[in-house]
Order: sequence, then C-alpha cells, then structure tokens
Amino acid sequence: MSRRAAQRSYWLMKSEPECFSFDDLWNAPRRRTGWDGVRNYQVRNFMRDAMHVGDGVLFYHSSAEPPGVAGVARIASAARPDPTQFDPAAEHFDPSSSRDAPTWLEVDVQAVGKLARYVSIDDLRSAPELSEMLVLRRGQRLSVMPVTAHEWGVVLALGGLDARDF
DNA sequence: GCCAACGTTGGC
DNA sequence: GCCAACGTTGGC
Repeated sequence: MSRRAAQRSYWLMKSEPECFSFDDLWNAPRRRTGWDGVRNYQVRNFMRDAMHVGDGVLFYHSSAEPPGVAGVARIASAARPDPTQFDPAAEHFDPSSSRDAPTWLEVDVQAVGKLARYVSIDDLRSAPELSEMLVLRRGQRLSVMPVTAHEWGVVLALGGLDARDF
C-alpha cells in the first residue's frame, strides 16, 4: 500500500564522514546500509514510531570541516533490531540488551541523490527560512532529527536539486 | 583540544 | 525520586 505524499516525513541523519561518509553510502552495495549504532532512546523511538519506508533523509556530515548536508537519501526499511547490540566485539555492544527484548533498532538508509553543491552549516544558518531548523539549535545533540517538508525543499534547493525529483 | 549542553548513571 | 558526577556530542 502506498502512502500519500502528505504523510511522508523528512529526517536529518548525522554521520562523521571519517567514520562513514555520504560517498561511502553512495558506493555501498545498492547504495544502502543498516544505520546501526544508535544508542539514544529518542532516536530509537523515532525509528520505531515515526519513520517509514520512503521518508526523505538529509545526510549530514558532523565533525567535518565544515559540517553540513552532503547528500540525499531515503529510509529504505522498517525498523528492526540492531545486530551490533548483541556483538561483544562491536563498539556499541550492549550487554544489558537481549535477543528476546532488543533495546536498540536500526533502519536501512539508501542514497538517492548527490547534491550539486555541499550545503554547509553556514549556508543553513544564512537561510532565513531555516532559522527554526533543529540541527542549528544550540545544544542539539540528537544524531537523527525531524525536518519539515518546507526545510527539506529549501535545503535541496540550496544544494542545487529540485525537491520534486525526490 | 576546548567546553557547553545535555542524557545517563547511581548513591542516597 | 533527587541530583551530583560522569560521559558523549559536536561546533568551534
């Protein structure tokens, strides 16, 4: 069953490019990967309750020089248990989680478009229409956060893309 | 590398 | 359930 465009949600997802960049996603098999390692309850709840296949994703480079939106992606799967929580060798192993009642979730994210221009955090701050964007808010540390449909369109335009294509 | 912000932990 | 200590995030 298809979802109406009006129900589509948009997200900004942060990754440190030294760890995993948008180009890494673009070059991955089927241009997609499991977004594992989330260990924040609010983000877990976004994945569980509010994300849907087809939602738009602004792929944001944090701890980059400069930080900014590097590409466009989509949510490509429903939420499922994050396998790294069960792996003692994984960086984000969680010994308190069990397979019967997994604490942490992941979703698949798939790259769908390269930006014509990188949209730096200064570019975002300079756009009056983006003044309420959560990623620009002081002290905002969530690695995944919602973006409004309007902000989505403005950011894509700053990146040289037409939101109607995505 | 600094440090403000803020989520989590754990003693009480 | 309070709250101080601690750990992490992420821009600068």
